[in-house]
Amino acid sequence: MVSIREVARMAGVSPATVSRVMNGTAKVDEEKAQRVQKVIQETGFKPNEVARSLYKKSSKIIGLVVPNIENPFFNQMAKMIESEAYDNGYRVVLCNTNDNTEKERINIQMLTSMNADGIILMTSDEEIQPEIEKCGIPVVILDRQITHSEGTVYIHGDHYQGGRIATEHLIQCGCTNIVNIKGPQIFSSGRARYRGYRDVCKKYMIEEQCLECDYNFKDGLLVAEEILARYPKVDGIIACNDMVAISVYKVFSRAGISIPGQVQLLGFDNIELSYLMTPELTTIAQPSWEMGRKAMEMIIGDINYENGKREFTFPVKLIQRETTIPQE
Amino acid sequence: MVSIREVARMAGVSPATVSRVMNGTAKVDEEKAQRVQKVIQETGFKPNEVARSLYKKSSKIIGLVVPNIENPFFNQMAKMIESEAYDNGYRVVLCNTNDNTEKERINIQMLTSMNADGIILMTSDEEIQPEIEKCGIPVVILDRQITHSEGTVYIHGDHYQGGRIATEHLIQCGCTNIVNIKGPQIFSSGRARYRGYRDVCKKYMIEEQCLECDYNFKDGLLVAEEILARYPKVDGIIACNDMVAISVYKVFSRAGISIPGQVQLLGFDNIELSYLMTPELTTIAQPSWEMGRKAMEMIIGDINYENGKREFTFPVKLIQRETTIPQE
DNA sequence: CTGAAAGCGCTTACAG
DNA sequence: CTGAAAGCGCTTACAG
Repeated sequence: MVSIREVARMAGVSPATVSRVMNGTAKVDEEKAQRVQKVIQETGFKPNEVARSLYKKSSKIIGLVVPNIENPFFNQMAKMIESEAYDNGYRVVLCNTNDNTEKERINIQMLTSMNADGIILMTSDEEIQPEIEKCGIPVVILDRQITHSEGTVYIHGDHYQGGRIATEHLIQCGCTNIVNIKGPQIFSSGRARYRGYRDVCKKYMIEEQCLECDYNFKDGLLVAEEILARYPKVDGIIACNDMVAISVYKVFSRAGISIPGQVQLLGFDNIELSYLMTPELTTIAQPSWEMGRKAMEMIIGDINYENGKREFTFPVKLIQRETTIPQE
Repeated sequence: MVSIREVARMAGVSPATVSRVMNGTAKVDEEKAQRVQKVIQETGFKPNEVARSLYKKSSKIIGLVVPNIENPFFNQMAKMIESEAYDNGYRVVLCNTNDNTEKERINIQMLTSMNADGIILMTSDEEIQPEIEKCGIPVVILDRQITHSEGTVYIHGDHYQGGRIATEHLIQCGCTNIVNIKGPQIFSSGRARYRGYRDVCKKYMIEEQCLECDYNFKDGLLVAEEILARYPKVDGIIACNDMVAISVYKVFSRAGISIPGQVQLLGFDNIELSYLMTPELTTIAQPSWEMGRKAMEMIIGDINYENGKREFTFPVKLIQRETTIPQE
């Protein structure tokens, strides 16, 4: 790796001039500029970004922290964010926390100390606020809320409405024995959806029937077995996300219970798979593209625009497919 | 963000001493050390890693470049690698290239210029070798081979044997009209598996029947339709990976063709989903855990150990599940 | 237009 | 044991 000094020496100019040619930050004599360009070409010189960012305090890197890289919902989101970022001249580095709060902290620190220009955080740790404050770079909270969030930007789908819509839909499909597989109640998404379910139950004077489940296949399998054992009369299931819905489908069809014939089923997130499975899964979709876009906008734009608006709630919608059958 | 200078001032010592206390790089008077520790505590001082890495030329960061973050195989791999890295005191940042060779180049440059200690590369660009050479940090090629690879470490599953095993298995299941959905032939994985298929066809004097397909759901759907149209007599399908197998299953079951009743099917990679779908998918597994581990080992250990061995081929194995039925 | 100098925030020989 | 100094590779006021 040649340095700027080498290049300067070879071109017979000062390092400052090389810098100016590279960055176009000032007028440089045409002929000298040519010489510099030529040397850069020949040597394949690439400026050291570490040195550069030490001075500039910017790296054109956005950090994206996700709870679990094996959850397609986050990957979908990541893809959107990435594409937005690239279009704006930023790179994005992905950090997977595996729902480990310790790793989440470490990742935020790493991103901070590598001079990331911003962090988009899908957190697994509601109490992460102090860490965020400390890091001193723009942070956008995505999907899952944190406590003491005043002042931090929060972008999310309307999970509460999601919970309501899901429940109303199953009722409209004629289900009278609905089991709600709650997402982890340590996450705001899980809590809000549960509240939606609960409120609709109240409205129709239906008794609540809940279990809790992590957002992954494995736990979904376990919980599905439990439903079989505890709620033999179930005729409708709200899974906390599509992954869990897929697990439920598997366990139930193994048990000889037909979906949607005997039990109707829906999930959340509208991951690509929900459309690929057979039967196609009914689900509640979030506008992940718009959300990702908004997240980038807030990071790279002025975080204070829109009158300092800090919270952005995006509408969710029902994607009715084959695991539920509305009654006429 | 306080700097080391601040801390030094507050503790009444020099920056050098603070540095020594932080890093334990030299003996420091106990009492002074205490003072420094106290100030670090109080101020929450974290050293600027950019500055540190500018000097040390190491960042304790491993870059992991993946072709497509929506392919569970890569995520599985990433998870393994991450866990290995963490256990060894490294952080990993993930870069998604979306099979875009331009982005791949940019990501490698970014990783280089942020002083990553190594790159694990699952490439989409066979011609990336010059870029690798230029970057001057340890690079391990994973899963997909590049051209002019002498000297670079290459870790991969035995794709050729995978192709053979898959074909032999379908034959053993009684299939006489096997269609091979080749992976992209611009990737070594796709080519090697195809060669395996071809050689087994020759051995049994079977005529080749091939289509080519990208490693994703969407293209899988298209290719499946094409099989329906072009090969009505098909009774066995080798999908280029599990994602494509899932797509094939969907299209065929929509078309009223029973799997494995009328057509037997298998995929590659043994992603978690292959076990979750109904029926469970027969597939060829790679030991992704061991491969990820080896990749990390090569990056952080001496890349020249094991007598300078450069290529590591890992055995694959058939996971027979429900989409194929071996004959007695 | 252009170079010498100072500085980004750390670390580590070098003296003492 | 410890501080002043030099240096990591850039960038940008500052003078000219």
